Amino acid sequence: MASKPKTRPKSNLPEPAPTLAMAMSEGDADDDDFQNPSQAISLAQTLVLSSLKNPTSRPLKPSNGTSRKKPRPNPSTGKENRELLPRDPPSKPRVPPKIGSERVNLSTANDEPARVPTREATVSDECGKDGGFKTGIGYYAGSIESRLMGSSLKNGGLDIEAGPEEEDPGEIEPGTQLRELMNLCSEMNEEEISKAVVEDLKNCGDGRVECPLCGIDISDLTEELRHVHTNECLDKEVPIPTDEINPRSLKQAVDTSPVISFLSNLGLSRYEDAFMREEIDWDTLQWLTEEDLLTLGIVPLGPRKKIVHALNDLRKANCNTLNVEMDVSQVRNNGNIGKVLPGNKLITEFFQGPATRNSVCSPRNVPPRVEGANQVSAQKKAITRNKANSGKLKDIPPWCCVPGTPFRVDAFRYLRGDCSHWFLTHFHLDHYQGLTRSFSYGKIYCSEITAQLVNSKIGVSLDRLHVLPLNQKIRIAGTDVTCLDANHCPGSMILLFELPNGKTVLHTGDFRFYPEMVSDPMLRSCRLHTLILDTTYCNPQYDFPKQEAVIQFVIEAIQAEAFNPKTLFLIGSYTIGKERLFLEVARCLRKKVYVGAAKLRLLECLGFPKEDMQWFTVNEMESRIHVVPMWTIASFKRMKHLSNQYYGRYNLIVAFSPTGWTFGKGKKKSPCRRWQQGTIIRYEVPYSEHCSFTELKEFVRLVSPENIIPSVNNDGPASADAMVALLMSDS
DNA sequence: GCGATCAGCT
DNA sequence: CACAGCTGATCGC
Repeated sequence: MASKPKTRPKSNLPEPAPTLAMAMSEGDADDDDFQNPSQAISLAQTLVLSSLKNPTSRPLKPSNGTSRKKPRPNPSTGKENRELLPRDPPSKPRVPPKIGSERVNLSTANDEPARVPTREATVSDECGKDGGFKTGIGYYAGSIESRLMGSSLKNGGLDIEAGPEEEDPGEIEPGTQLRELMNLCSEMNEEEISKAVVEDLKNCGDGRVECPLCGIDISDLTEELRHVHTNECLDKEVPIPTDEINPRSLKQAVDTSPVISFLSNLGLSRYEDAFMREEIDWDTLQWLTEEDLLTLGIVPLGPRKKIVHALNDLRKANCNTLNVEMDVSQVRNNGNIGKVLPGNKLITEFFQGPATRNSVCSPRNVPPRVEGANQVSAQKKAITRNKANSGKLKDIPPWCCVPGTPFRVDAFRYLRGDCSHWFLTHFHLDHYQGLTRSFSYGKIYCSEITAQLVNSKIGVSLDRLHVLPLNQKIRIAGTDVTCLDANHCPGSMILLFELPNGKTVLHTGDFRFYPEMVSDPMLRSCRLHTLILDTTYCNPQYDFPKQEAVIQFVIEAIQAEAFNPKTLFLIGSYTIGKERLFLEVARCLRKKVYVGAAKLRLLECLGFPKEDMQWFTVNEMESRIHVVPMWTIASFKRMKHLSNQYYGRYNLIVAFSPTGWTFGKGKKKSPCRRWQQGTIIRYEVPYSEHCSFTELKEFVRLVSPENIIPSVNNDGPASADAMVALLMSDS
């Protein structure tokens, strides 16, 4: 903040070209409406600059012309995730992030549905006068003020354990046990099992011997009679009444012996204790997800993957044997001890989840009555949809995964049952695509604003949505997750994952760098192993100005044209995104902007304070600055159509299309393009909600990752390597 | 008929 | 190119 620009920041933006409007003007300057051009410009400068001088605002820097060079030739070599050595190792040793010390355990709160407050409850009346985007339900990334507020919240994280217990039992998919039972059967005969069971329970510590099935004391019986007793228990078809179970052996009533065999076969007996401690029986074993394994303490990747792989095989095997009638005695004798399975039922009837799921694996094997019944779950439907025509699930790209965790990020196009923790960085179609109201794969983690949009626009139940606050450490399935402001669109977040093994993964989602990031303690302190980076503009030609400079340009351009009362101004926007631009225009010009009823409803979801909402109107007569969808402005034909609708009222349209692509390949180096067809003018202004190339480099330098995974324009190792090379280059 | 997906378009 | 997302055709339930 030391150097405040005294004059308009030196951006690459040209002066607006108002001459056409002047020539066409039929009226005089309307002082009541807008100032004359020169006054207008100076007012805009004053307003914007005063905003810049505000201690809370970000400093503007002249854009760096040196980086606008031709892109380097594509190196086209190497692997997808390139190993990187930081160019400049941090001058001081990085401090490992504090974990746990300041956390408050809120594990009980975890079961509660996400609270997405109503509008009435969310709008804060205590917002700042200078119109930051602070809201009652979070704070908008673009808000300068919000960042201050955010930084004050950076202490005292929360700890929410999101373990397997939060799984909705209805959506868990146990595999059927048949194949595995057969395998076990072939390895151990009944006698061995019975023997093993008795051996297993001989040592109660106090010399007593208890039946592992019913828990009663069988110390007095001979070894042979103990066998007889346990076999009788095995053969019983009714569950043991609970009042007959010795409380001491409650854990033993959960049969873990097949699980132990399972682990033993994998050479992973050392994890037996963890499974027994958590009472993982055969059913539960097959429902386990990778994050459950992490929760169990199976942190090393090798063993975890072994188990995951074995479980997948198990499920596949089950899939192929679904239509075989179940031999109930096999079930009882081989691992489902104590479970009541009437002999004339199909195993599929006991596992509604897998029956439907497996039917997808092999539809022709599914008994028609299962498929035809109303048991067909939403999950099956989703999987069916998710399958490509070839019948294969689409491969999950690396930027949708968090390495070392089973989490998925913006991966709703790749839905499958092996994950129950899905993160959504923000509410843009290309990130939530695939998410439907019938989503049933576990929890969705997102910001409050995003949760509200997902609920209201897609219809996903609030129970499925888990709101993550900004700048607070939350423990999810053994991994600490911290969300940071992404400065992209309202509700957008950057996700920082701190794994139990000490490694750290940062997923930026879509983001735009802001100077406060440099001092963010989380970003500064973490030792970043993998950076999953928004590489939308990962090319030196994308060297667009700061948002403030573009906002200033738009304000000046509007004021320069505004002396003609028959000029209609259009500002393009996405479903969400670009709000900052038209809100600042309204605030600086002290003119309402027309947004349309649907857009206003959406803006209401974003939790703007009243002070900001007052600048929006749904009465189109009340304003000649209209916010319209981007594609309206993208087409002169559409704008012509619009102009016909306003025939007589407006004789000139000046439209602003805010997009970073103005700097795209093959385009002239002009930072702002001006198009004109008759009485319609379109400015393509470089207002971007993604990082410029310069900012990308700065960010990478800041976090010094060991690996980078580009999340955009990543068509494979060659393109990924090329982007990484550009980011690491010195030019 | 409805919801979801996909191609085509800007 | 395609930011992000609309429209219309098609498919499956």
